[in-house]
Amino acid sequence: MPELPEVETIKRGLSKFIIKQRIKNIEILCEKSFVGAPKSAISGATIIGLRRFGKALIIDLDNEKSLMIHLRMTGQLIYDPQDRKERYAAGHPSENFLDQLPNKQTRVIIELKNGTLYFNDQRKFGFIKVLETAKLAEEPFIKKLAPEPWNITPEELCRKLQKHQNSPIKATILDQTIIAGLGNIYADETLFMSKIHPSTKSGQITKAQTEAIIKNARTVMEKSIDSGGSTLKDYKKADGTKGDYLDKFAQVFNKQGQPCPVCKTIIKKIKVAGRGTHFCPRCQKEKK
DNA sequence: CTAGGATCCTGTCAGC
DNA sequence: TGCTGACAGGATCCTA
Repeated sequence: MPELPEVETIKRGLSKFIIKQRIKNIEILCEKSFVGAPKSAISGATIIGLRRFGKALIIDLDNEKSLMIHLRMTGQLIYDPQDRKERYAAGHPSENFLDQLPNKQTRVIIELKNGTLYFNDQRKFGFIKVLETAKLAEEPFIKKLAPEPWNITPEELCRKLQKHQNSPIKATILDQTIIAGLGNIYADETLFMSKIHPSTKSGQITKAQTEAIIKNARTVMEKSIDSGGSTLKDYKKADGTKGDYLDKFAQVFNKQGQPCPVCKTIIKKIKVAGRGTHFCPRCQKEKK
């Protein structure tokens, strides 16, 4: 669920609150949500910085350890300051950003000096992993991670698309070892903007289309980051805006049955690479 | 090596 | 109402 823009939003937002705070205590409510080392490995350490690698968030500590957090489909990070005045919540959008915490989906509670950080995750696919800071680059997910759209060259992407010439383009751009950051929403939005049918074989993608994919992936994600991600951020704002950000932002995602914003043709939903895939049959013609 | 499907887990919704 | 299957903003593992 949370894709690159959401994780970037979390990184920026949380940084303001948790850097320089000491970890007082950790409560693990679900064993599989906290891995890599026992909680004693980070208890007492102080947070010194936050980084992001694709969809993975890194919290660096002052004891040579780092936490790698991957929210996968349904993860959320919610920070409650002690005064409870301004809750900062980001990740998988849901009504329960407003809940009392901890709730049924809370998996890990990290008590800081001036507040509490909750890791919520309905489906338990996400995790917090303790790593040696110096060994981050050896972590398989990070090691294999491709460049993000701002850093990848058309030549590199072209070469990888040819390598996976028989896979649908939607599947290849979702692959984090090919290009990093896109998830199901931004993949659909990127292909719509690029006027490419999601089932097109990657080997059929032209040089110009490859360039369009990179450019549009940047545009669509930058736009989302600028608006704070397709997620709710602030307790007070969340109250009024609920989850309608994605609806306003998306041109095709979850718009099946509605007219295409460009040509008014009805948006279709199909399955590609095992994922729900939304596209305009007229703007994104299938090449035979 | 690539391609595609199953899998991890909880919850919701449509259909009978 | 209760059951069933499909589906879900991700990534890995297994098989062919």
